[in-house]
Amino acid sequence: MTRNASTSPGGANRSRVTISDVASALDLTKSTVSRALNNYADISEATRLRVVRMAERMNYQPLSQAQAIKTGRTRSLGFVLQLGDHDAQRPFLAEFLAGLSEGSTAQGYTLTVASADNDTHLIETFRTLSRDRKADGFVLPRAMIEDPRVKVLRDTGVPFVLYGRQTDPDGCCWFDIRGEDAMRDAVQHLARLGHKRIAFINGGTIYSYAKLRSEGFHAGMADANLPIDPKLISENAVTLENGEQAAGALLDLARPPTAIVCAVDHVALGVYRAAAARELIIGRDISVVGYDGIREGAHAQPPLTTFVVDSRNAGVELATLLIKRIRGEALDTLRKTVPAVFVNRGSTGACPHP
Amino acid sequence: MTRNASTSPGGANRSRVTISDVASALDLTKSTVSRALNNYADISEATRLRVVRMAERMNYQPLSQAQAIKTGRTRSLGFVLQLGDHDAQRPFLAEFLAGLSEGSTAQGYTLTVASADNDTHLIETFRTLSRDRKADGFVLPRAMIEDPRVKVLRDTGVPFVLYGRQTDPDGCCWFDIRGEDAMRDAVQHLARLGHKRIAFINGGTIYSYAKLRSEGFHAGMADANLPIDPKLISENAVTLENGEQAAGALLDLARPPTAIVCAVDHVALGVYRAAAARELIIGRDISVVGYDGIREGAHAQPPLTTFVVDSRNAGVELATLLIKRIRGEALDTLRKTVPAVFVNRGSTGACPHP
DNA sequence: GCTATTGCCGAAACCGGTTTCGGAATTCAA
DNA sequence: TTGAATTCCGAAACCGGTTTCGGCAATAGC
Repeated sequence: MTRNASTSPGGANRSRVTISDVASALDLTKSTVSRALNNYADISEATRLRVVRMAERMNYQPLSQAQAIKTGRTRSLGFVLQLGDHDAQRPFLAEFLAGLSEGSTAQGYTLTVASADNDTHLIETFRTLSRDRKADGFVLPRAMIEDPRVKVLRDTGVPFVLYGRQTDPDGCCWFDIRGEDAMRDAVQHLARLGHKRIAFINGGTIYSYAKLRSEGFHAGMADANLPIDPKLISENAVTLENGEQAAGALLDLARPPTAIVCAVDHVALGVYRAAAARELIIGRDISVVGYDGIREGAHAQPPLTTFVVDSRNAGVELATLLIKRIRGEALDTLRKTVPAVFVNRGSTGACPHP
Repeated sequence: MTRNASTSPGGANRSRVTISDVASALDLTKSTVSRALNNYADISEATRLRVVRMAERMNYQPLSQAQAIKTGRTRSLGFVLQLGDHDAQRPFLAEFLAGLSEGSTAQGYTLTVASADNDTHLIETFRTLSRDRKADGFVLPRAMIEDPRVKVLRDTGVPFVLYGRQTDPDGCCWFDIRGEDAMRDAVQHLARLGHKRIAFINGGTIYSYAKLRSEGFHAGMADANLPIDPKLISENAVTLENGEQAAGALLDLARPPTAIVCAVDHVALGVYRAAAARELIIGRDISVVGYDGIREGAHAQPPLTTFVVDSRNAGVELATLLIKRIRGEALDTLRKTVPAVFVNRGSTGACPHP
């Protein structure tokens, strides 16, 4: 109850050069130095340069906490882990976080990570984090078609960027990988190999990527002049088990597909299982193509033909976009998509029934 | 060049209740409120309670940045991703981070994640992060036998906790899972099944866990009165490929082992590969036990007998310890180890040559 | 009953920045 | 040459806290 102040001087006044140090070194006041460093118009170019040079020379870094209490911004990006999420995405997460922090630090920002176990807690976390100025903005992984996070943040005016796209672009900016193009290319690849009965196992229906990939699959089928058999369309599969089950159903049809396009690699690996159980050889009896580029795919037998996405890079891009957004750049310049890269390995082959 | 101040009022004065609000609501000065909330001795118990209650009622939260500029502490824990690390640990990382942020937020702390691509950059990151008060302390994953991070942080007096142990406990506190006990138990388990020629494939030699697990293996062999055959000891294997190679060498010996203890699950899966290549059935011709509890192990054929570690919980524990450490609790009360839990699945069986 | 403590709180300085305001020096217009 | 408009910087207030210092009232000591 009598635990007074700090027990140790611990790291407090460890020789930070302050704005006053810079000011007195130049025989100016700290207000002038501050304005010079923040590009105020009422500072002459000459002294602005003097100040900037001296700050550089003295290795002066403004203490972001001190700035924050006046400006409200603390140069940090927020990311909230959603604990309830299925673990299938966990491997990406590490890469993704690495990219985020890399992109942040590159611009002098820091990354604040919090966690929430459900949706209401999630929204609450956004609120407290920005109220307490622990984050100037947020990056939201896995855009959903109806995204509650977007609603809240858009209304409160807190900057955010999406990994994934949004139908209503109002207030949104994003980075995304064009999964729809990948799905279309997958169909094209299979059609060239002579496949006609091509099945599609889509991912989680609540996510916007699923909608896009479905569109891509349909576009590819249309391009190849192939009819869509509704029996060959499955959805909402994200795990290996989901994939095994969906593929089992497909393979047990009276007229089974000769190729299966999966929106998610883990699902493709489930197809491997279902095929093995039916003594079908992947790449000969049945062709499979995935999407994501997980490591296990490369090590599977045969190695999985897929589209690899660079999660690390996505993190870097999103951090960069968010910082621009926080600095007030125009929204419509802050939307970017890139293609996934096709990796043709061993899980596809010529159609067995030409 | 004329980019003045903030483009938007964005989130600055969004209705925060300040210490002055609380003070005037009670007709006190903010200095009194501050001291009351920080348990200063010169505040009467009566007013202390009044203040605490009112603060509670008004939902007052001190702005950590404002506190930081005076106290030097900002209620945030630091974690630095080491990018160069082999990816084998990536799956844990996500769980681990989830635990860290969970443990942090539970105590009103926040988690700051940065990244570094090499050792010098890593040390530099520690420095800037604590200099700029982005972190009050650090959690260091994967303790090494000679750990440069420990050296630096110990010398500079920055609080830190280790995931893993240290021979020289000076200035260190940690949380760890007793891998040595697991290795000993693994040997015991195999010995009971009649195995005598038991091999050991250890993990990365620079890490302290490897030393401990080796000791545990030796202890187990001693307990079972089994001799150590140096030919059956392999080390520095962390990936599936490492494991495949090491196991291949073991299995090709004139007198191969009948069981293999692996310090790391990925390596155990490599043993599966090597066994399959030699048409040996896991659990019958050769027994394998792993350590870590990775998901792939549960799905392997046969499911891998292993010791599962709860990375999430480790994160929670470490965050808790670090916060205590920052608050100045005695070091020797801040060291904790727990056992891994044995999961007996299908990869071990009776010795084929009794 | 008077002084010396002690308990308790207010006043004010401070932390490291930002921002408003005002005024001196210079330039411009007449 | 003078008045007005600019240019540029210092002074001071402020942000939301913490901490030092000093003083008043109540208690204790004699």
